[in-house]
Formats: sequence, structure tokens, C-alpha cells
Amino acid sequence: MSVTLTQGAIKALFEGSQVNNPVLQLLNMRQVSTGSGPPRFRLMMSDSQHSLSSFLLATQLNHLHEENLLVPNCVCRIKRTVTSTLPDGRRVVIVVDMEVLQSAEEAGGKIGDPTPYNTSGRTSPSHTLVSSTSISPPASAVPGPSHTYSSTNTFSRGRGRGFIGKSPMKTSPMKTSPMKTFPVKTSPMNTSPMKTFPGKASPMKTSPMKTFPGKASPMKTSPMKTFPGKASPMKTSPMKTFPGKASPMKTSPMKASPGSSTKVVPIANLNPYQSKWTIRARVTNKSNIRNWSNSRGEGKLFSFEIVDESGEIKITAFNNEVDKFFSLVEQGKVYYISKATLKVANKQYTTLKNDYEMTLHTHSSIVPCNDSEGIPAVHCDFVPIAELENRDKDAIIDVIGVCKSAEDVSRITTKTSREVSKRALNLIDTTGKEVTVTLWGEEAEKFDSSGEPVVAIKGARLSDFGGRSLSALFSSTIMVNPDLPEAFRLRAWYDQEGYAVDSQSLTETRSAGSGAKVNWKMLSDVKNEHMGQEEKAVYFSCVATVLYTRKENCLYQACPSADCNKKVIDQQNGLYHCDKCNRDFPNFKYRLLLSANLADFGDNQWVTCFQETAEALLGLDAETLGQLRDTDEAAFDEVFQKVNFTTHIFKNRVKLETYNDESRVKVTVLEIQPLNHREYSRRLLSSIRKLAS
DNA sequence: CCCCCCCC
Repeated sequence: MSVTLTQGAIKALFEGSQVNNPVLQLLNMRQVSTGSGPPRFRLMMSDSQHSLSSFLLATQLNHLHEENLLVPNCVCRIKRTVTSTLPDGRRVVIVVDMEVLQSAEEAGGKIGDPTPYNTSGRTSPSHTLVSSTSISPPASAVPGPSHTYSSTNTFSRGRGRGFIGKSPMKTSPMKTSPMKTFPVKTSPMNTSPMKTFPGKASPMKTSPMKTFPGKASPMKTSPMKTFPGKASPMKTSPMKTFPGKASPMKTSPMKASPGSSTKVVPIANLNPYQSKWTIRARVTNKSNIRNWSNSRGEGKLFSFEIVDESGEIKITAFNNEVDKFFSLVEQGKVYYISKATLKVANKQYTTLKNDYEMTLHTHSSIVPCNDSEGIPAVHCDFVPIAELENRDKDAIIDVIGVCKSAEDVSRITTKTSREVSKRALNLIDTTGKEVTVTLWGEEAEKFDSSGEPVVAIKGARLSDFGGRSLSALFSSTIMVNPDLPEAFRLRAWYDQEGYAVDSQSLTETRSAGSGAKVNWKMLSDVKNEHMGQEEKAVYFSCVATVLYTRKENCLYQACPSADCNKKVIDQQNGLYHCDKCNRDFPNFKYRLLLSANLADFGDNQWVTCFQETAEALLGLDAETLGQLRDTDEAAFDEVFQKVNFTTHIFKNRVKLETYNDESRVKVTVLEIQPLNHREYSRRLLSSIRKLAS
């Protein structure tokens, strides 16, 4: 099958005018000598009318050569070029992106009878790389900056993916998660967030607006002052390419950065062959300052990610530039940025959809821009928690949920002997599923779970630990009570009903201590379900109220030896004998063995509290209590009175125990935890349902 | 010029 080459494209490309993805035939290719670095290839291309050997393959396309795809007579679609003038005045067309449409065999030889394009008689407009202005059509005729280059901007845009944020599509296709946009409202801040979502008269205890940390917070937060991008064509049809003419950037007048005559260009148009540009973009993610030290030296750096209508890119600042720009650059704000160095991004370390990244240098300029028209707000593509089950391991996803519980921060040592803080959060969303997310370092230390905040994480990594769990990365943005419609919906849902949902976690933690798997029971279940009547002990938790504690015989005199708690016999001579240690001691220690009667909505139950749990329940240690009994009986009595009608979470063991041929189920309290109202409500509702059924 | 993303 023959293809038609794009006649006239050779001329247009050489002159730097616009051609839409021209199809050309490769006639010849040779390696040009370079001093060091990767090899460069010069291509002779034909549009069947003309041939031209002034094409230079951008080094990032060298893989096409390595894959033996660039064979003379193969047919290529040229997706992006930059026309440039060498110092000696010769013009070259750098092919930045292309694909091979037909192999040489398929093309079946040279197409047409092209004659060499006459490049003589031209004068060089400059001795440096041609700037965007010098090869652009007049601004009055074609105002959009995206016409600067001679091809359409399919460059750097991932297929099947939105143009902002981390790609959840890294390993899975787009279709599983419809892209949602959350344009942040531009109304004054005194607008109640409640008004934004009418009909949701939620008991919003923690207003997202109120608890929203300020910009100086090391906890990255969603920007307060983000503005919705105008409806971008990408939002509705991310599959489409992004032809310059349709770009909303065109609708806003070309903006010039302050103190520079350079035109504002889209991020997607940036490349290492072009040095005079200014971009206008929003900071979507800003790292902390980090120090490094290796064989090549040491220093400090920070990086941030920016986005505009066309794409995204990572920017890194080192040393002096850290001092210069760290405080200026704020998450969520819009800046003019110019005079930074573009280099090919190491894809190993970035999830951003851009072949390049940027490094700031001495002459780099970052200027705040108050006009953010057309610059998209920070965008999240939240994956419902239940949906995480179907996502691939290592996928980078955005997640939002209510932080129902959180571990305390802890320090761990990595395999490489580094110490790091970590904290695991349990997030729940309206799918009724929970997932554990681990925060690291400063994020872990600063996190405050009080008030069960809504937590959104942009760019978390999915792991298969415990089934499914999430880990925040250095590139993740953690937002606490973000100003997003999703967050308000979740707040209302959780406060009204979500808190009581009998949720399941996707993260199975085998350690029981983390509170993941609690065997909630009512006291009536102990009898009704014949708990603990088998060989094995059974464990359960309940919310119960202390009706009565038996103060009689709750204290006994025990052996003072460290590991012996055996009851001693008072010899009535100032000595106490321990049968176990077979020794007399001049002293003893008090131990507690407390019987208590607990009640809940359906039943009551006698339980035993040994030392630690009894101390916890009574609020006094055994020794003090013993002293009190011996010195102040009224105060001693009051301790027990005060415990009555207090309500706690009891974790218990039920076990069949035999004394003197008589077997009885005994309930021992293993742990007493304070009751929060949320848990109380949850248990209450659960009990009502159970009793009603 | 970094490039660490950890632990159970």
C-alpha cells in the first residue's frame, strides 16, 4: 500500500512555517561527527517533490536508529521539528519527534522523483539558535504562541491521559477512571463552603476552610488561590492531540513576561534547542530542601513541578538558586519562568509527562504572575478506594478519604541504615472501603489526625503490601482538608453516615495492635454465641459501662520478687512467706485482681481485671491503692464509686476454665481503651441493628 | 549537580 508524502513540507519545514504532521520519506542517513556525547544523525528527507539533507535527528530519537527503524526509503511522520540556524549560518531542521509509518520494504523504494531543495541564496537571520519570534508568523496574524514551531504539539503528551498531574495511567488504561476536574471557585474566601454544596447540612466540625494550613506550612496543601482553567479541550477529550489553533492559550492575548520581550510559550513547546522563552505556569508540587552528598560533591536542592494548559515539567534548583527561589516559589501560585536549562528527563525518576526537565541557573528568572487566566488549577484524578483493588501494583494514583484513624509517628531504620519517620493513616471513602497510606519523614511527623480530617494525596504509589496499601512519595502532595468539592462531599458523608459504616480495609495488617481487625461483640453474644466454650480462647472487643466493681478482695499481698506475683502468707512476725520462691520476705507488693460487672445495651457480664487493666480502670496503681485502703477507707471507697457508670472499650478474652471439676466460661479484660464518641455511635448503631434484627 | 520514595 502506497502512502502520499506531504508535498511542500520540505519547503515549509525549512522555512519554519507550520506543517501539520507531515509525512516524509527518509532517503539517506549518516552519522555526523560530534566531539563527545551521543552520536548525531543527519537525515535526508523527501516530500516526493523536494529532498533536503538538512535534517538532524534529536538525540532522544537515537533509539529509532538503534532499533534499525531508520532505513533509507522508510516513510515517517514528522511530529515535531525545530528549525535552527547553526553558527556558520546553515539552517537545520531538528527532528524532535517522529514515528516510522512504513518500513523501507513496505514503501517499496523511492517515492516520486524529488529534486534537491534549493537552500542557496538564503541569509542567516542570526548567529544563534533561531528564537521563537524570528521564525514565528507575525503575532497579529497568528497570535498563539503555540504556532512558534512548525509542527503540531503532539510532543510530550501521553496518550490517553490528562495533561496535568501524576499519571494514574502509568500501568493501567484511562477508561477505568473518568477524569474529573475540580475547578476551585474564585469567589471571595468569606463564602461559606457549605453554600457551595447546598443540601449538605453536615455537622461539619472541621471546616476545611478553617483548618486549612497556611502557605508556610511544611505540609503541602492545596492552593487557596487557584483558579479554574478555562474549559480546556484536554479535559473533555484527552485523547485528542492539541493543535495550536484549538488551544485556549490562543484566546488569551500573548503575554509578555515582565522585563523581557520574550513571548510566553507553552510548556509543551519547550526543548533544549530553544533558549529564549518564557513560560507562565502554576506550581503544583514543591519539595522541601534536601541536602545531598556523594562522590561528585555535595549541596542542596529543591524541586517543583509546574503546569500550564499544554503540559507539565519538573524544575530543580541547586545551592544558590535554592536560596534565591525557595521561598518565592509557592505551591499553587502562577509564575513567569525564563532562562532555565532544559535537559532530557530521566524517566526513571519522574512520573511527569514531559521528555524534558528544567534546571535553574544564575540567570534564571521566576516572577510571580497575578493573572492566572488559562492556567489550570491543581488537578486531582481521585481513584475511589474500592477501585484500588483493581489497580496495578506501583500505579501512581490520587486518593482522597477521611482519616478515620492514624498511627502515632514512629522511627524506623531502612535497609540502608537510614533513620526515617513514618506514620500510617487509614483512609475511608464513600465506597465503604479503607486503605492504609504511609507518610514519611516530615510529612509523618507533622501530620495531625485529630478531628478525622479529609486527606487527599496526589501521586501516591499503590503497593500490594497487606493486599493493597499506599505510600506517599517525595513527589506526592498531601492535602489536609483541601478546598475541593470532593472533600466537602466526604466530610458530609462521613459525619452523617460514613463514620458508622462497617467498613473493610484493603490493607490487612497481621499485627492485631493496629486496630485493623477488631472483633466487635455485644455482651449478649458471649452467651448467645457460646463464645469461648471450645478448646480455644476467643477474643472480642465491646463498648461497655462499668456497673459495679468489687472492692472486697481486689488487692492481695504478693511476693516482692521481680517476676513472682504469688500471694504471700503473712507470718504475723513481720515476715511474708512465698511458697513459690520458698522464701520469707520482710515486705510484699500489692497486686490487683478486680472483678467488675460490665453492661451494654443487651446484657451484663462479670469480668476479671488483673493488675494492669485494673490499674487502668481504677486510675490508681496497686501500691497506692493498697496504701489508701490501709490509711483512708473513705478515699479508697470513692475510687470504686468513681469507676461506676464509666464507659470504655474493653478488649477481652473468653476462655473455659475449670476449678474443682466445675467448668465455667471466664472473661478476662486484656486492654481498656478510652471511648471516643465516634466509636460509641458506631457501636450503638451496630447494636441497635443487631437487636432489631 | 539530585534521583532517596523507605517499614511491616
